[in-house]
Amino acid sequence: MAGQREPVIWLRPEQAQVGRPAERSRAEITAVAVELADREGLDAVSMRRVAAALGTGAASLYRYVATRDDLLDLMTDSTAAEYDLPAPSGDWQADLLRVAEQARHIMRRHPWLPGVVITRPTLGPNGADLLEHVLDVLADHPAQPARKLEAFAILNALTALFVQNEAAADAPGAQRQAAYLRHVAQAGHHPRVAALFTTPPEADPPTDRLPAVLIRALAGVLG
Amino acid sequence: MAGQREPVIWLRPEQAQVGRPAERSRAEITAVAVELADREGLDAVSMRRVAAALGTGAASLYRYVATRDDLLDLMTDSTAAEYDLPAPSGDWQADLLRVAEQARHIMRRHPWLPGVVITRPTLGPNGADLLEHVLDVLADHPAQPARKLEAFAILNALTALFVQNEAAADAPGAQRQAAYLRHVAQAGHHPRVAALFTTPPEADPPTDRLPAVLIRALAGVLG
DNA sequence: GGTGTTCGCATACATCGTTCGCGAACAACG
DNA sequence: CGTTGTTCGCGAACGATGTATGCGAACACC
Repeated sequence: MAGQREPVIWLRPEQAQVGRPAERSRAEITAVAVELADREGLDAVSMRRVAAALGTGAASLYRYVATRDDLLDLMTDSTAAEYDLPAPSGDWQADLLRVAEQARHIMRRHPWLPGVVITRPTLGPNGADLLEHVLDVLADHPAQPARKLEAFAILNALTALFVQNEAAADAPGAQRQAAYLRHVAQAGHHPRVAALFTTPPEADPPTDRLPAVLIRALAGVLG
Repeated sequence: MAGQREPVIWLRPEQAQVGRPAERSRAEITAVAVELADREGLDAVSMRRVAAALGTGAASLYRYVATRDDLLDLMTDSTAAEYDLPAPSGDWQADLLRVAEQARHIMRRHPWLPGVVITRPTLGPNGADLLEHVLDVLADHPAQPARKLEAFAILNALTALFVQNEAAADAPGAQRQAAYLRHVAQAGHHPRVAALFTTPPEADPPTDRLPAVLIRALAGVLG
């Protein structure tokens, strides 16, 4: 784990201007890695597996990418290209909700994305376009620029948390957790936890809380 | 990645009631792992390193823990024992802010915690106490029980995000990101991003946005 | 056709989580 | 006190990981 003196991958030239030309491109490698992650999860994205999917050797990837984290950065930014960014309408809350709704769809399409967005947020070219759009939407808002940056971060992170939660609810690990909570409830202490299980099942369908939470949280950052 | 049919670690007996008694305890192992993570980061918590710190062999750990993830669960829950949980005051917003403030301190003490809380939230015995306290604070609130569970999750996750962000700001990776953003700004497109750099430095010290964001977000979930 | 440079990649290294198998240690029982 | 049943500690091994090294082959340019 040395001090990583190299700049971000998007500041490094993709192709050397002399010598033997490369047989593949960053975009091609990124696409293969994203498809692999979509299909088998982030852990399946190992240098060897990605290389195999490309039909090359593992060490070859290091001609395109300095490290595996670079590859993850490329993958993350490539998903930011899936946004549709229309001109601001004048209602910044509505516009940001549109962005969040798209983020949710994109993250559902790429189940590995929420985890990456939360643990190592990254801005590449496409992410910069997205940030530009959000700043444009907030152009007339009186908040300080630093607050707007925080708002952008919260918009992404909160959406990722919500998508991750809804995915975890159907995962097999949820039953194990619920089983333990039931055990805690039956032990006698924790009456409030026990009440969670004796409460009658709610009639109304669970409503989507993302818009309400997001708008309020953004209001909290922007002051 | 088999179907993990075993129950959560806290439902498995720590000591067998027959045969040779164990030389160590889960608590002892957890303490060593936490100390190691505090000092050298989560990646340093490998089975071999933890075992070495205990003065045993790596394979021995599997008598106490079925998998490394189990060890992480033990570590997470052990930090939940650091909360001080006084009786509810009647003002649930103030009480939850007290909880969040403690969470922030605990997470600053254990820099690896935010990442774990966000990516694999876990409830053990101490976490159950914390949940009980939060439910107690919200006892008179009319929201549905499921919403209160979401509120608990958001309280933890949002606090973790904030701590993680303030830690990332001083990390070496921040300069690399800033350098790229500066590059994007100078490229000409992205005028709003460019404005971030031409804006005069703000005089007022950056204020803590956690309380405002958290209270509003909680209001959003609880309806 | 050299020449300079990069590319592809086989190989190797250190480390990881985890499994296997077995001798030793202990509790309970006679 | 010996026997028995069971668990414990752990050396060794397996498969996988990310990455470094070194070199022959491929290309652009003069």
